[in-house]
Amino acid sequence: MPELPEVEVVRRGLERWIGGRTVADVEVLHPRAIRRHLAGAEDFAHRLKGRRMGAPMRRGKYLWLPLADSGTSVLAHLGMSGQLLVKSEQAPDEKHLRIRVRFTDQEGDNPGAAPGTELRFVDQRTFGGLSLHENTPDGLPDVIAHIARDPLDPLFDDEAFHQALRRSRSTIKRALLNQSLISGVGNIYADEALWRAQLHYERPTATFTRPRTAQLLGHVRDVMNAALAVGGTSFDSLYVNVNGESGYFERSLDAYGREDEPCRRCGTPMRRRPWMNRSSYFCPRCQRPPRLS
DNA sequence: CAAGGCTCCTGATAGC
DNA sequence: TGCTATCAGGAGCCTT
Repeated sequence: MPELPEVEVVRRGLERWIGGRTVADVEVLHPRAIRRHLAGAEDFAHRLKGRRMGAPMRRGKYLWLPLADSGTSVLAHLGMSGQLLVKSEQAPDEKHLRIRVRFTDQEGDNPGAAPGTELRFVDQRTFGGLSLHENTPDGLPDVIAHIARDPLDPLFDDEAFHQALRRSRSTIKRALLNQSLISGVGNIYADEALWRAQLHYERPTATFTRPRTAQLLGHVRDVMNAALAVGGTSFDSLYVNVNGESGYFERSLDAYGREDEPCRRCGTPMRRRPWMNRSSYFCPRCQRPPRLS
């Protein structure tokens, strides 16, 4: 399940292998993968053809490739199971290959790019996709203007986030997953940060003091940076790793997926609770539920 | 308008 | 063995 660290690993891989290359043609193999491109697959392919890819950007779990001299960007979201792979044109198609982008690799294109490779969007569960959008004056695809800056963005405003928590009548995990308050946090890193901060997922946001918010944000950043550090080992190959679930950071998880296993802090068996059509993992001793009002 | 619930999708796995 | 139920969950959209 790609969250901010996994998407950042992908962004770095794209920066190395795709940035600066010119699109030769695009093949859309599944309509759902471009459903956010309302004009359709043909339009998507047509508009990309002949365009040069700029440096890939990221905000939260979204990443985008600006198309040179067009004021537009290819926006990508990996959803649950999406992968952006740089593969040899000769490699056999993946079972869930949805979109293929080929490049011209002519003189003047990215010298670091590996010729003979193509970009593939592979997505088993089709929650993710690619689309093309106009950029806002900030260089952001217009459809993600509502996505907040992420906690690794130097311009993320800690104080504004704290004030938003104070104003809200929601609970902390909902707030962490609310991409218009803070982006890039998904179910896994939310549980990890809450475990580190020793906070129950249903603590009302209005009860947060400034130090408590600061501490939680610190843990969010720490766990994401730790994941990023480990994920950083795998992106110097032609494979742009997005496989966060089976990969490198799983063994470092302290909360997510650890039902009935001992809390790494106090030894109490960890619990799983159904929550918002998914699960929350927590330590019943370190992360006490808030008193009901 | 804010908050919370529903829904899209496929494959792995559990249970009968 | 083969069927069905359950679970995984990001985010747009809908309801309250």
